[in-house]
Amino acid sequence: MNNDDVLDVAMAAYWQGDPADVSVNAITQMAGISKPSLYREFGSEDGLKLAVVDRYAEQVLSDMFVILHAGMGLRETLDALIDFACDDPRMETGCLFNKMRAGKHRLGPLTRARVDEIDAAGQAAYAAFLQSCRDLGDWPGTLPVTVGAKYLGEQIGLAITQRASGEDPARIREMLTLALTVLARHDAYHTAS
Amino acid sequence: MNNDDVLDVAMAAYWQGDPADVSVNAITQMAGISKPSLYREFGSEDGLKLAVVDRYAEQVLSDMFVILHAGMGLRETLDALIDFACDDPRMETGCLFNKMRAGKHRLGPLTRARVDEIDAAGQAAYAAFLQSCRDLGDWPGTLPVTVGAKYLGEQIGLAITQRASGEDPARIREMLTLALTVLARHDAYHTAS
DNA sequence: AGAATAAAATACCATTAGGTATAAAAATGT
DNA sequence: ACATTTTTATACCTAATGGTATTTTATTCT
Repeated sequence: MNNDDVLDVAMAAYWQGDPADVSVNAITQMAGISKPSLYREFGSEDGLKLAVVDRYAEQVLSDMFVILHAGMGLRETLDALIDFACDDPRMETGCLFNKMRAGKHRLGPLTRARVDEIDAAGQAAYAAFLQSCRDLGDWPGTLPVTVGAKYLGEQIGLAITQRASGEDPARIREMLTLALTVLARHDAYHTAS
Repeated sequence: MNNDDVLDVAMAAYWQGDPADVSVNAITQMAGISKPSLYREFGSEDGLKLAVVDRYAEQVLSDMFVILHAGMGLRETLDALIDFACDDPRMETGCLFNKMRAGKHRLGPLTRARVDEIDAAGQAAYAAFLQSCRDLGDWPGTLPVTVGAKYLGEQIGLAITQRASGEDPARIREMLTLALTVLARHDAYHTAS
């Protein structure tokens, strides 16, 4: 049971439930290691969560950055984001990063700072994508890029949160599609089959 | 310090922070009463939270029901809801009901059941409103009423949540207006001044 | 006024949290 | 093979939680 295995166990536990509801005792038990071992490796609960959120960012959130930097057009990119939010099986229990951000006040200082960093990076990635769309004439209108970026991020986060609460996936897709219609008007409203 | 005063103190405390982060000890201290007094009145923490959410529903959520049943047209009603979500000073620290629903797994069985009831009632109110708009020809399109109702509720909840996290109020209004544009297209996009 | 009863406040209980000291075990160097 | 060092596991600590037993205070009835 090496270090990364422990991180995988912790990440899965935090991800499935709520990061604030999983104790270090529970994690040591699930990972089959002793509490002092965990504290020697990660220093504190805060250190463990920091390592977990970093791992999550590089393993999961990176996929979203890939979509945003793939150089696709606005519509294609939005569709890819919709697919990710609505269909990726990893998001069935919600997004760990969103959960952490939603319960930010319960995090230690290290993890909270990192969450803010990642949040800013995500915001910047959305904004850069929209800016490039506008530059290429692919995104008409006068909506400020920063507002569009925030809106996009919030809508995707909302959809993933709804998946975690057991909402009907077809309806989630309808609502997210509807919300993003305002960024790139689709031909017609069509229900997901 | 009578019963309703205690409820007011508890409601304010739960509302300002997070219902899961305020202990009964803290509430007794704030209310200036003894713990046994509180337990004699409300039975348990669950009982207290149940009484609080009931009080919140009748004091605050009722305002939203009033808006929905005022018999205004679609656009006017949406504007009133936007104003409520973005400007009502009581929503500056978020919506207590939304906070409870978001942290439902941390509630006791009584409170959780009531939260579900209120949620269903809200959903029904949104749906009834949209249905009447459609019947009157005020809401064209083929979007199912239930989807529209859910969408409307989620967008308003999202806006209020953002107020609690200190987001720029002008931007929140822009985003909520943008999201609701899809239900009743406004003439043009205009920034809130 | 004095006895009986209702109310309140203090003190307490069991459990769990994050975190650590200490004892046992294993691995390593010679 | 033995001594040393490092790792592991058990046991413990302090603080805080929801909830309650007990004692003290206030009130009411006669």
